Amino acid sequence: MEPVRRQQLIEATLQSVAELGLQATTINSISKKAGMSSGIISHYFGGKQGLIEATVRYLLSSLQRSLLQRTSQGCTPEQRLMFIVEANFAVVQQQRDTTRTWLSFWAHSMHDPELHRLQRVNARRLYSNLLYSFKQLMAPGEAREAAELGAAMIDGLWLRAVLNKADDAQFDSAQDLAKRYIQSLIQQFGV
Amino acid sequence: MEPVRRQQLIEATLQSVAELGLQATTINSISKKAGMSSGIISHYFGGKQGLIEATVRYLLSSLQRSLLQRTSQGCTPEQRLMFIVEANFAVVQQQRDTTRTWLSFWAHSMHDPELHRLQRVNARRLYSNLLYSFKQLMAPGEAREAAELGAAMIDGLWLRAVLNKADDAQFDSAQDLAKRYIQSLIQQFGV
DNA sequence: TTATTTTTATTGAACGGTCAATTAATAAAA
DNA sequence: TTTTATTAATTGACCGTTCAATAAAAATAA
Repeated sequence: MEPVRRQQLIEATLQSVAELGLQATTINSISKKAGMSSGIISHYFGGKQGLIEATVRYLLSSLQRSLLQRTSQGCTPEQRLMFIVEANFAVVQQQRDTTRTWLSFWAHSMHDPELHRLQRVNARRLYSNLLYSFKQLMAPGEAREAAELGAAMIDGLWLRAVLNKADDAQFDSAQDLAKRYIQSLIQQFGV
Repeated sequence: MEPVRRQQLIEATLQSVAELGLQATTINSISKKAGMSSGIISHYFGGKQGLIEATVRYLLSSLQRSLLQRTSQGCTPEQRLMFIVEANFAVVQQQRDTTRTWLSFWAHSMHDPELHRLQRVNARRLYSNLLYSFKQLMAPGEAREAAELGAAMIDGLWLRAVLNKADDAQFDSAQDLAKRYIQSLIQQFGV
């Protein structure tokens, strides 16, 4: 029962934060959405804080998983770079609402050590993923710069799309722009 | 007296949000920092919400002002582009704490119509500022793409620096990277 | 000038509401 | 019966707002 309930509560948290924001998300708004009582949260997660952190960890592993899935059967470095962009834009599949949830969590990470730790993992992971593929296409020094610029461009386009409450079409357009930028990096630095 | 008090309360709000986050910022934490009673906030701003919005408006106008100041005596399009980058990285002078404050506000803007309006103004302004100078250096179509990419790169580098709690040196490094990217856009698209 | 009224600025206690967390009770399963 | 899963009521802390009271300043009248 435990793993089922945990997952249900995490998904209710995602819904609540997407809808109301982290600020207005309470153990009541979550448990109501999950169709359970509020006490269950303390029982399975030790408290609201624990549930929030578990939710972020779930988001992180979802992102990771969706990238691994796309690159499971071998692909070229260029293809892999495109997959990285796609994974980072469609953060959790068919849940565009989740985008604003990430933003809530990252803002909160400025004042929560554990969330900040998770944020660092996430930021470094995007960089490392890009670096790995860029290194197969260019010299190490240039690969590092390409990875840093690429990561910033992906995050920047993503951030501006989220903040402007972009619709699906605008989101796709931002994703295309990111892909074309990665390709221009390959052209610029590639051997 | 009114304008003095309003400014004092706005600055206390900036301090409190930088220190505790928007989530944990209360009427008490603000009024305590300002050395006044809690009732004064409702008196001058109609409530907490009003003070928060006034604080964001103050940040926005500060950013705008610092750019106008730098470009007051004429400069070349390239110089102006560099000033735009500088203004957006040193958002409110000598207050690096303010960076995380912006993040708090933007996250909150997802669930607050007035804050979202202000965010849109801010995002469009960065784009317009860049577009204006790029248009003097390249064809209109390319200038639009350069402005969109440039804005995303600035925001992306800024975001990653803030989230990683970058120190001054790392912040400067991100700013340099942004400048070099803008210059590469000029080279790539420029006539 | 001095005495008085009026206006403005500010306080802090009280109120109603909501929060997260706890706990005792209950239901179901083993 | 014992254990596990879940509820619902309760607790105490804290939130933003309101408001009657007060202090200071300004205006007016003597």
